[in-house]
Amino acid sequence: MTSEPFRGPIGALADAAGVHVETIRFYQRKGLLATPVRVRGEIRRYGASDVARVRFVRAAQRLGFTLGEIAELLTLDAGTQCGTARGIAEDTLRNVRARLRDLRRMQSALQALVADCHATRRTVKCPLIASLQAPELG
Amino acid sequence: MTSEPFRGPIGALADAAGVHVETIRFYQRKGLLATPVRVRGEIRRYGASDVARVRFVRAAQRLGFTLGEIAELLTLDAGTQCGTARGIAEDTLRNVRARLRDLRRMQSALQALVADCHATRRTVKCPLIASLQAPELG
DNA sequence: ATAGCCTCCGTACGTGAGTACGGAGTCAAG
DNA sequence: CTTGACTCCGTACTCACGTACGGAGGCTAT
Repeated sequence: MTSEPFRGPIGALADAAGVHVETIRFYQRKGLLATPVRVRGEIRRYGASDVARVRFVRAAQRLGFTLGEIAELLTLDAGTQCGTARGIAEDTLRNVRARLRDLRRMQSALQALVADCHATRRTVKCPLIASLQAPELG
Repeated sequence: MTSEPFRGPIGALADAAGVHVETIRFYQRKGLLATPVRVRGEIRRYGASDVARVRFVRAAQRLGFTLGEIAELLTLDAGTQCGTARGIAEDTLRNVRARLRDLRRMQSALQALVADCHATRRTVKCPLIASLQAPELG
């Protein structure tokens, strides 16, 4: 049922996370992912948490976060002093809410466009630009 | 009340849209923004719709769209044949919905973290990574 | 024990999205 | 009618995020 927890070398990690080996190494250089120690000169082995971490990085990138911001978010997951954590979390929350608002507006505009298209089947025009111009709500 | 509709040269446009002059030119090269004609060798003038367009580009970028994707979205706003428009709109809608789902999950996780912080005021740990690992809902 | 694939590590190259620079032209104020 | 700020246009540079390459070493199936 549940796939047995992952364990393997870098190539297998890359496959499991859906990225290239070079990307894993790049994330390691950037401090987004730990580089496991080599036991007696053997090849490094990775675990399920590494897969989750890489997947998280990709998902967060899709949401418009930079690798720098993602590094910060990862410290929240790892556990941090409340003071620091709250600051980061509250900033990010504001950020996330603003994006949610804009995405919802875009969703409405696109839905309207598709509906229109079903109705007229000629040339349609979509007030997409306008959808993101609404004033800040204070 | 309503600020009179914008009209001015590139520098004023840049200020109004909150970007640098070079960025305006860059968008023009990429076809995201029209370059107004020069009347009798005079300086080019821009209007309110240019401001809206540039603002839209910035907002869409924050949502994780690339300039290429944004160029496509701009054709929807300009008006396109239904066939093409529906295709783009439906793809983008799927995309937008996936982002909304992930952003909502992230929002919950961050809210929980902040609440936790108020409660304990020590070291907190936030299941942020886990929040984006939930399986696709089919 | 060797062929074939993998890891390791470093450096170099590529793409997207701007930024900076510099000489020539434009324009409004003094 | 000159000075200073701004526009125009082209080229070059920068930064983030990877991708590609290449030699040396590790692992394993035949």
